[in-house]
Amino acid sequence: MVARRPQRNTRQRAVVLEELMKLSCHPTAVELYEIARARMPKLSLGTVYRNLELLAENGVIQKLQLSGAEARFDGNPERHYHVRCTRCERVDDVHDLPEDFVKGHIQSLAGYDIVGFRLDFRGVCPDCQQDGCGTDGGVSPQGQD
Amino acid sequence: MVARRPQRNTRQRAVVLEELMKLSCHPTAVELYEIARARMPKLSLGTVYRNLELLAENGVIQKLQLSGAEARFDGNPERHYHVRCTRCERVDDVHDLPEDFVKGHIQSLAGYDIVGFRLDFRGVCPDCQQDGCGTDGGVSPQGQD
DNA sequence: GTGTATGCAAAGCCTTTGCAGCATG
DNA sequence: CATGCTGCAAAGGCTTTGCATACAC
Repeated sequence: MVARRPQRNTRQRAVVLEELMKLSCHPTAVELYEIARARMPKLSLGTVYRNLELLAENGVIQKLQLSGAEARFDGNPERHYHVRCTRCERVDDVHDLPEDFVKGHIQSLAGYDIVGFRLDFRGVCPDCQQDGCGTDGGVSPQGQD
Repeated sequence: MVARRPQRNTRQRAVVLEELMKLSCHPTAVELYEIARARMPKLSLGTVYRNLELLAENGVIQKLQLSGAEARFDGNPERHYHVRCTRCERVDDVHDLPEDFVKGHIQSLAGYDIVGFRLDFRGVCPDCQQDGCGTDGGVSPQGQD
């Protein structure tokens, strides 16, 4: 996917991105909408969604689709992992991955009491490799989503 | 989470489970509904959702919330990982995890041309550990979701 | 000035839920 | 024969989209 670039630098897009960057947490679109609206009262939710989608496509931010209802957004486009609290649903970052986590011995991480993890791969299945059709165009090799 | 057990063995629940078990793929609730309806035309979508949820709670099946829109269901409750095709969205299982995948050198897996992976941990955050409130009740230590 | 992005509101999609009747144990 | 489960349909929550207007370039 050759990144579709924002065509114009609108104030809305700037505000959405800036507010996301300020946050260490990973807000949902609606949460970010509420925050950004403090600065720009006429901002509409549709615009927030459109911009978040666009920014994620361009790799400026990450769209996280952790298990659970809605998408969350992460202002840091670098590869890293996430921990989510099973109680309060909050999401934190994990930057250093223990080498031995595969063995399932992880007890704690980033202060969290670890309960489990989820690991999903992404790729092109054998059938689609044969088809050779290029619908994916080339997903980021680092793409987590 | 003390598993809430199905109270009654209804024909609907049996059909939903049986049809899911037959599949090697990981259908959405709606897909499974279509399949099951072939055997039980009056089956309703609401019932499918209710039963899938119930079966997942009991650990009989797995509810997968891979990135993307809807939930998918896996008749195999054992811990394993998943690969999703970036083109056709199909989901396959990964049972053997390469020890060195952390290094990011995985090129292929289960015939897939691997493009990336996603790893999310689950646990109780430091704040919630202090609170000591037991809202999580005890999530499965192996729980992927 | 041209065409993209916005605001607004309606619609879409997946999922959940209320309710009255049915069927399981 | 009590009550959990079902079918049906409506509602809910998050997200997307159509359209006329406003704004970036």
